[in-house]
Amino acid sequence: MALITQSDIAKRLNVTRVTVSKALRDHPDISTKLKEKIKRTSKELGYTPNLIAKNLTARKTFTLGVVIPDLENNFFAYATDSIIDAASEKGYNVFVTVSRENQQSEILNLKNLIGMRVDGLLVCVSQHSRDIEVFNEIEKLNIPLVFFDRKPDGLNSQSVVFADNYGAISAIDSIAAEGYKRFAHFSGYSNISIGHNRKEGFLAAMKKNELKIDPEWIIEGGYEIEDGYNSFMKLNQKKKFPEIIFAVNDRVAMGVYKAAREVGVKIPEDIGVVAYGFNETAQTFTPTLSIINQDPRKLGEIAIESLVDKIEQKNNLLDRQIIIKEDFIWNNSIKRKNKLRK
Amino acid sequence: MALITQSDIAKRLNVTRVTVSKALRDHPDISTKLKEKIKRTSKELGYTPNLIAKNLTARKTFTLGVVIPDLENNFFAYATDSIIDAASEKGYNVFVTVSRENQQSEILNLKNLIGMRVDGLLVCVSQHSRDIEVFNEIEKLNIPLVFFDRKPDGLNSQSVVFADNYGAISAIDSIAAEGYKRFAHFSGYSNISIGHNRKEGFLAAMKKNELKIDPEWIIEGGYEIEDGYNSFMKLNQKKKFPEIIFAVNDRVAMGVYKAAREVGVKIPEDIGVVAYGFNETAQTFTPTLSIINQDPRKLGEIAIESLVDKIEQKNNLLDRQIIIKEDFIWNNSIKRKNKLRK
DNA sequence: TATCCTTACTTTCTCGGTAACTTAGCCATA
DNA sequence: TATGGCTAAGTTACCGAGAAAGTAAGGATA
Repeated sequence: MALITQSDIAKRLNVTRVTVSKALRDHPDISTKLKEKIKRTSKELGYTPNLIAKNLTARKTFTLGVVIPDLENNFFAYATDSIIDAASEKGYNVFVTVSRENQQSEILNLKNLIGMRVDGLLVCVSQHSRDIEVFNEIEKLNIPLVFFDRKPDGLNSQSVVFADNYGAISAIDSIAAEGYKRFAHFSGYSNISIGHNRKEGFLAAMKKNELKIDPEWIIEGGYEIEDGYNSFMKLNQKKKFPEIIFAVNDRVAMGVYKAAREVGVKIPEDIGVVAYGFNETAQTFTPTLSIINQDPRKLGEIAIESLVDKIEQKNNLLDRQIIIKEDFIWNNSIKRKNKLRK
Repeated sequence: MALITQSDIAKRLNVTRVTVSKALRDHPDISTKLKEKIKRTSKELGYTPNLIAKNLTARKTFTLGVVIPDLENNFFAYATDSIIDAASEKGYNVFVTVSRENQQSEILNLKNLIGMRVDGLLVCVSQHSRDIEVFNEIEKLNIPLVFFDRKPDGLNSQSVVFADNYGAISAIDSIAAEGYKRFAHFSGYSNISIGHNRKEGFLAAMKKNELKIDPEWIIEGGYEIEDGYNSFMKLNQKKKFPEIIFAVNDRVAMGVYKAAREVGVKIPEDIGVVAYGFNETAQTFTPTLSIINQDPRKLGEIAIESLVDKIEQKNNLLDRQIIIKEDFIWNNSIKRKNKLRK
């Protein structure tokens, strides 16, 4: 697998390699006649420029590194898709790596990407990442980095995240307006911004609506289907039962659906469910899941835009923290009380 | 963003660059004392080796290029995840590109990946790809290429696909054994191997079980949710109704579920559904979808193994066509008649 | 004591491209 | 006729690493 190089073409035509390079770049140094000849043979021989060598001198690879916690999570699959899309539109290739929600492999991926001299990094930290040492090092090396969706505490780096508290308020306002009062919250871990932001959002929204918060109904778990399942089973053993479960994401909601089906609790008749999620997935739930809408495609696009801006220094050196506002979408997992009155 | 190089370290310690290179590689030429000193300063300065430069001389990038039709498709998201995983286990990085089921962008991606001098290509051709010219060119350039899941007709390149006909037989054997006789088939397009293989499998399995095939019940559509939805609506307008719908994939099945719910047809009471799919997704259906199980993780792993074998010439130069057998998994979308008898 | 072998480095070459300087030949002008 | 400018090249250096070959000093061996 030895591909054709400029030297091969040069040898064939008895000119120097640099002449070939110039001809292919349409440099005025070379006569039109020779240019044509060189271009013709380069096509004949099937020459494809070695972008790696090109980038060696240019000190730019037009390559971005992305660290995703888990591609099996639909949300990240959609986000990754739009990241690749947006990047290629701006002329960048993307190395996708997966940390599998594991800090060790996250660090390994980052080192590797830096070794490949990516022009910038787009990172969604893993759930359990507490150590921010790597990111400090990366900052010291002056490598453009943007966090998306999640970011570690204690860092003011450039980031693109959702306005979780705003979304929680928007959702609970709407639901409370229909007369619901008793809310449970299945939360994630508090050390990741996503976990405590959503919890804070929930608490703030409850307070704003002057609703009582029952500590027994705030159950801290993880972000996976089984966490939702387990949390529901825990809730089901308590004496009091809420009207609405407010879940940290749609996978947890999926676990709630599963557990509820098993124990014969009906959604939305016996209990309502709302979660952070996005509509493509929400529509596949039966009944369709009410969500605080986080559009992964929008997230990916804005994240790439932010990163490329930083790389190309379009922003004024200040790390921008972009916050995307979320809307509440009322689907079929919560009964509309007002409807009945009509 | 100018990262530390070996020369920087060398200058600092008043030795030559090559001494640094050797020290970092633990070459016996260098004394233990100097090695330690070099390693210490290299850490202090935050040196990260430039893998691109390394690979320039080695003429090997330890990078693979992958072309995926659509990451928003769960199946491909899972497959991609396992591809990245398996590759990194073998020491390879992965460039993921998405063709969005579009041949033009597929070709663009391939050219770009070749430009980046990937050591090999893993390709799942887009649905409508008919032109195999690119792949002939790639073969001429001697770049290792493996097709996975789908492969274009008219090429005998190395590939890893599922044994669709075997899976169809296994499924229809089981279902027919319970007394079902009237099957419909919602098929994909016939020009892609996946489309006609599955149709052929269906027809062969029907024949084997001596079941009558009603041409009205074979509806050719696409591979998306709305295609399943439309096909069901078409079927619903016909006078006769089948007992089982055999769908080309789980997204089409999802469309069937949606349409059935809308018109009040109950699954599995009024109609049974079986589709090609994989269990993680099938379990999220209500009722859980009976599937001819295609494990995307297994596919990804085997595809990477096959590609790396080809790159490292472990196989004997012969293009191997690997076919993965599929099992039928009976979930809740088809009523078990025997169960009732018990 | 001449030769050989280690040890510990240094020099040079290569990969495939780009950029900045030459150079050779030709014509026009002062 | 010397000088200047233009065209169409060629030459050299550089990017950041690794590989191979070269070398100087010192000790062991014949």
